[in-house]
Amino acid sequence: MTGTRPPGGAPARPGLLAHPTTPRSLRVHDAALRAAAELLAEGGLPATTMDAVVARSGVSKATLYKHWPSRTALAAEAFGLRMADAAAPPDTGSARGDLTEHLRQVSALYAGDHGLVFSQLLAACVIDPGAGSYFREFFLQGRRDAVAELWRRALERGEADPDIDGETAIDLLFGPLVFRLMAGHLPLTRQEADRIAAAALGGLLRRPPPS
Amino acid sequence: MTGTRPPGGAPARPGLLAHPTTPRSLRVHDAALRAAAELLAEGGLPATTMDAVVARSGVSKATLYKHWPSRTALAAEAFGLRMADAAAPPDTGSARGDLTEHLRQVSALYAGDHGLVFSQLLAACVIDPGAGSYFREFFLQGRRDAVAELWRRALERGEADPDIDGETAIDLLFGPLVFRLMAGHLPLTRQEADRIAAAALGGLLRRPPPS
Amino acid sequence: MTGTRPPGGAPARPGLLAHPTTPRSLRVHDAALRAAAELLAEGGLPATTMDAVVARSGVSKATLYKHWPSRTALAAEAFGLRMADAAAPPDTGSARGDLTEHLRQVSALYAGDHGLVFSQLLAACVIDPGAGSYFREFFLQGRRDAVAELWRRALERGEADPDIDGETAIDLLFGPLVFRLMAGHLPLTRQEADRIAAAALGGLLRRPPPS
Amino acid sequence: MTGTRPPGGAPARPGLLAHPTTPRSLRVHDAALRAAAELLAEGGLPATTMDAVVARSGVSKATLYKHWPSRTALAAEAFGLRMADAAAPPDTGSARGDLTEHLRQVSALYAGDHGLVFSQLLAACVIDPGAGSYFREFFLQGRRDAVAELWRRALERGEADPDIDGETAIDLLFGPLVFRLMAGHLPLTRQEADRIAAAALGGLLRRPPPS
DNA sequence: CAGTAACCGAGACGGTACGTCAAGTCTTTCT
DNA sequence: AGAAAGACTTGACGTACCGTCTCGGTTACTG
Repeated sequence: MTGTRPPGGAPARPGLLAHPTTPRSLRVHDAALRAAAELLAEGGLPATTMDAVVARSGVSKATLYKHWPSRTALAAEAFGLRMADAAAPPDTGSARGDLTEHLRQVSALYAGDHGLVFSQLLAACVIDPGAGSYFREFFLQGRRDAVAELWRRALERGEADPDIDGETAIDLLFGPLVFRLMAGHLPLTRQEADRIAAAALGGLLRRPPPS
Repeated sequence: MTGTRPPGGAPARPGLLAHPTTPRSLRVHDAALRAAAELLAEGGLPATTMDAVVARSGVSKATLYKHWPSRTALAAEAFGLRMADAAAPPDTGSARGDLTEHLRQVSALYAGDHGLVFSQLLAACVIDPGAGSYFREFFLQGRRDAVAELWRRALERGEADPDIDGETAIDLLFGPLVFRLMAGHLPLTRQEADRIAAAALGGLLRRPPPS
Repeated sequence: MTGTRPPGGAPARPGLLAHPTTPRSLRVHDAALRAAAELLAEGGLPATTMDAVVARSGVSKATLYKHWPSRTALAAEAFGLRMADAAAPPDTGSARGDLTEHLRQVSALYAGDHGLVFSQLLAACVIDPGAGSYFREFFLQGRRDAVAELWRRALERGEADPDIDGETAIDLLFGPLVFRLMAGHLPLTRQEADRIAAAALGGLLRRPPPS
Repeated sequence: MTGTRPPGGAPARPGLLAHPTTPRSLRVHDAALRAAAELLAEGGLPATTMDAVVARSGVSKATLYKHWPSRTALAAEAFGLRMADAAAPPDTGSARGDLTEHLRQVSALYAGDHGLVFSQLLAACVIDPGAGSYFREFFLQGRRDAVAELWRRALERGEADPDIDGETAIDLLFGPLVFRLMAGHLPLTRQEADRIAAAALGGLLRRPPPS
């Protein structure tokens, strides 16, 4: 109940504690997240040091470490909350259109400043595995849920191959983007996004009747 | 001049310079790589500190920084050389078989100790972009070349869709694995590898004639 | 009101106030002192943190700070109460014997675990002068009173030099022990205690008639 | 040879190392000591934090910790060097005069700012025993040597009681001052110094012939 | 052969941030 | 109204590793 709560269970918003304990102050929590988000936007992960968050948020270091196990976890949560409403999946009328368009959006997002931060964060979570759960809960999950919704629509429309697992489909579409973002071996242009979408969707969607 | 040479041009093996000036360079270079590879194997990237390489190889820090721009670059090269002959692509007789089997191999490799080091290295290269070129030259390139060869065979056999770029195909197959390795949102089991292979190859290979 | 009362006036045992307002105070006060004393015995001053006292006594931090101005003050009082009946001054029949024996006792006490705590406490009172009065009132005073009694007996017996102030005599005898305890430049063995006693008493007691 | 050298052996001024190693830079060592001494003079031990020394000396924290095991050790050495020539023992012509006068000097010194720092330092060395050796080597030893010289002169003059150990004599004279300085139970005035001197010397010096 | 220039081992150093600790203050809730 | 619970600020601590630098010694071409 107290102390760092590695996410995975309920986020457990404080204020609902059974016993007469001061709830883990929302003020502090939010101030830290806001400061971290600003720093991420301004200078990426390298600029988002704990000391900088302390300085900007007015929250003390000791308190930060009571709320998050590491600076990476804090940054991941802050980034996730900020990104929650970026790249909302489109509705073009067809599954192929939706997925292609969304993949373009995400590719463009990855190619920009947010993509840099995303890659730094993902990298940091590899190095500090304790932060991974924050990254997954506060950032990844939302994104995947959105695409899962697209996939569900595609299934309903009968466009998607029902033999293919939704998770697999998501990874097939976005894995290549992440791979390129991290390894930098190929660019993330719109054209490349289209190629990836075309190739992936060839395997994910039902063949059109060979009329 | 064996100075820091961000790869991309000739690998420029030291010792083969115009004037045979630097015979010691070779010894030093190899000793450092060997030490780094050992440390990577023993404790992953975190254990592969420059000080540890210094201690184990007998090569001085200053010298290390004459050969590589950062510890990540050194580690990437060391890892690449060690991994050069891991997971040799198979020859099963069919493109589908080859690619599926290779994807299984790589998935298994990622799921093990080497995968951990790979992910740490990739992460480090995001954080230290100067090392990325080493990672790509000494590790990634070899892997991709091997798969490219598989792809070429598939084209020759008429199994692969000739409209799809080889690079795209590679990323479509392995991007999902890398994504899962880095983000940890889903496991890298054999079953999952098969699912990914099936879905990806559905889009990459030619439809069998609907006889 | 059992608030912070830097001693120097009446010891003001809580619970004896004009209005019997604070019955719980007594329980709290004693519980804290007991916990502090135990912690001192187990791990010395470093182990006697406020948090540890809180945890062991069940008394809250805020309450502790209503009773004592600092953790050092609390520890000093706890130690003083525990030590009240240690090293009772002897009665050997002669002033020389009494004082020599007592000095031996105190030396032995300083050389042991209690001496370590004593030194830590004295040190802490230097760093936190606000606690000094507690140390003097609850620990030092009792000890000095006991020796003063010895000195009075010595005067009555005609053995002590009446020109010498009692306080001076006490410091002359025990100052060397404290000095060694704190600075650690020389040991606190029985032999050393005897040397100090002999030298000090040479100046403090009357010369025996040079018959 | 390298790393923190707890004093006790030779100070081992660097620059004389067998192997071609950069000597532990004197510049750094001196800069740190100078900064620490200044800080001690300005704000006592509490102001002499490692961070402050870092800021003032330009020496990095890591380096400081290679030269000294703790901030207390550094402060002790700095204080000792600064105090080396304070309160030089006098030469009045008689042992009684010398010792009485010196005790007055030291008492006055203890009663002033230097005394405060001295007491803080001694206290800190109790709490951080690893620093004690620095305190003894760089501060205490010099003082005791000076008094030992006085004692030797007193012996030569036939004024001192040859049965009394020099160390015991020193502790008998100065222990009371240290005791009062640390515990604060009695003041350190000139009059008190004279009383202590008189009582102590009564035991230390030979009785004048009872003419 | 002697000279000289680059190379190398050793490791001290500055810098930056980390995560930790305990003291003491403050707020909220219960009894 | 006092007390428990415990969150919070503050300030410093000691550590880790990076990458730079200087020093003295060695090696191996050059004249």
